[in-house]
Amino acid sequence: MTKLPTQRDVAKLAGVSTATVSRVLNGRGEVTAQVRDRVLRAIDNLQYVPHANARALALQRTGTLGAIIPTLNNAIFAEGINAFERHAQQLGYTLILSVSNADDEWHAEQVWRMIERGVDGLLLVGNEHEYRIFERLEKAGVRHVCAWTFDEAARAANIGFDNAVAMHAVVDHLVEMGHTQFAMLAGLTRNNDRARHRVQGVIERLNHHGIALEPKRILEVEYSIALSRKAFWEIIDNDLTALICGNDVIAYGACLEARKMGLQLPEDMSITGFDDLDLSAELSPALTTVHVGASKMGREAARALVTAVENQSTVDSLCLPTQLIVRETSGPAS
Amino acid sequence: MTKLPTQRDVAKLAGVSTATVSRVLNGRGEVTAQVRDRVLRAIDNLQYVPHANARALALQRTGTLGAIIPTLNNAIFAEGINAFERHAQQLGYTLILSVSNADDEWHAEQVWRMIERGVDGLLLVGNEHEYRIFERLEKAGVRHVCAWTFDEAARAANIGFDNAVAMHAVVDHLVEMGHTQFAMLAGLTRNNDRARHRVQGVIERLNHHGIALEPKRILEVEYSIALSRKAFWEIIDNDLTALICGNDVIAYGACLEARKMGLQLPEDMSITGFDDLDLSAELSPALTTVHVGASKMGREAARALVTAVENQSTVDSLCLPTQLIVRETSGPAS
DNA sequence: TTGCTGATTGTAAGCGCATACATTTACGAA
DNA sequence: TTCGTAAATGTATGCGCTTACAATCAGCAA
Repeated sequence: MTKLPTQRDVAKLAGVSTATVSRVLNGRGEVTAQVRDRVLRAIDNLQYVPHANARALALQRTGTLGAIIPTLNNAIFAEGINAFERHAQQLGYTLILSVSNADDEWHAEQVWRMIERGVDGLLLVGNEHEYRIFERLEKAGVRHVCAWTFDEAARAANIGFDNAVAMHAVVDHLVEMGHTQFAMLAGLTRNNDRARHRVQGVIERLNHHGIALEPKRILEVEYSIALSRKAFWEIIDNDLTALICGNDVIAYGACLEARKMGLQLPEDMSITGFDDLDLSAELSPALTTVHVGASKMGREAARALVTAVENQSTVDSLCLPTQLIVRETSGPAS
Repeated sequence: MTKLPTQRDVAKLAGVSTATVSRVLNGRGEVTAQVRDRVLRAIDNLQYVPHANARALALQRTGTLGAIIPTLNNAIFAEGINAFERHAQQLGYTLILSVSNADDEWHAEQVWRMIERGVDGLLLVGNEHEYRIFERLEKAGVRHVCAWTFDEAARAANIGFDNAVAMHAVVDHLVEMGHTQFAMLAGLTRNNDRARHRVQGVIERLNHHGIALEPKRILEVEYSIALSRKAFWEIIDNDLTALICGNDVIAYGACLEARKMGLQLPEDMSITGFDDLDLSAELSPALTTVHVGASKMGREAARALVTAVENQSTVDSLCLPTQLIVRETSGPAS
């Protein structure tokens, strides 16, 4: 491991000053074609690679975007981050990624680390973050956006969708199909406004239709097929005709157990999911669910952050539409 | 956005020099308890956060690890990266992530960017990378490891598993079950040694058992259930009793079509996957597949890179075992 | 008291880059 | 030829941090 060449080495080899090398590199200021050539040749010869950290120090901008998500082991986050990264990269920004595992303490620690790294923008998931997190981000001048959710009243900019409204469409669909006996297998709502909004959306819309959803008809489940299968037996009862699930994975578990129990879907029971994972369209019966454009969301988040950084402006919120996808697990009430 | 406090501000407030602040921060050198207290109080007062880029410049180490993967929209990569990040973070390192989308040109570009960023270590997927990539990494002194694969003869350190050997177990299992008519739905092998080794593993092991796998019995498919469903009809013929798939997703497609066609699994046909995604155990019939410890691999890769960086040593290769998981989609030949 | 020693703290240089400002150059007008 | 001007290039500083080295200080033996 020999010492890497620096701008200075390039300058010496090309017979110019470091300022000129910098100008060639950044395309700022005038440089003769001849000199530019000499510099480029020197760069090529030395296989010179600029030093991003030094650059960041001088520029007071790092050209990085951070993202902190609960986990990558959930396809909907993986998809969003995948798009976020690709778009950021296209705009010339590098992604610094952190997985919080939904641990509050660690999540805060990761935010501090992002600030240390000097990220120009930061993507967070959901609106539920400690006050001090927003305070510090604001103080440090780090633009940030909370994604996968949308709330007019949120402290930070939101780029995502309204989880409650999305559930309204599900409820409307099932009510229209004549269902009156509902239950819900929700995702864990602790520190999770998305999951909670979905529950609220279901309750308020059922109310709107004159149907009450008793608390005991709502059960929270971890994001896991195995656990969802178990939960299915706790929530199921004879009257039930419609089971609304907080996400597709929970719905998979429910469908599997329902069929194992001998129920025909959707004749004997309607089950709905949320997220529209790739698999949902392929299963048989195919899952009725809510499509959320996670890729689009990731892309828009990257765009919004970069725009705010480069225009020295605030981040614009954006509410993306969701779409009810009616497939084969929902139908008329028996 | 006011100017952030620097070490200097802390020093002034605490009435010491910046060197002392640095010493307190890094725990290097002796500092009186009293002085340390004053400094810590000042840090707290100012909500001072050290500047990682400046630190990196002075230290010649960034405390970052890079990873370039083809996509996050493949659970096996998402799982590996998730573990890689978590372990790196625990060791005090930050993850810089890049998604190449299996585009060669872009992949190289991303490696340059990683070098620019000064990552201390870099995780790549597979061994198939242009010569110049390894050259530059070596020249820049960036420790690196190629994961998800294992090859004694590889240029760089490998942390992963032997894809060919893993397939041997699959073939042995099926042969033992009496199968003689095989076909394979492989993943795309272009620039993908993992997929190619799986194919080779199948061919060589079948040969070992005196069975020839004709080229027309091997079809390459993209990583997609929908495309795999189509491919199923191209590969299927009357004799076929065992279909080996290059990964679980391809196997899902094959299973779905096989059942749609009216075949009973495993009575009429055996189908196997590779990866052992969470879902594979839950489906019915549950998928026979190969378990690869992606999380463990990610963790080991992080550990190996950090160890090499901190000991100024080379990265150690590691071959992790894979495990054949026999479930319900494989059985005796009809 | 003086001088010595080791512990503690300060001083200043340098990491690689961008850029304000100073300097040089080229070229045409007078 | 001489100047003036604008374009091209160089000089030198500072971004925030670590650290080698210098300086100071406390404690104690002589």
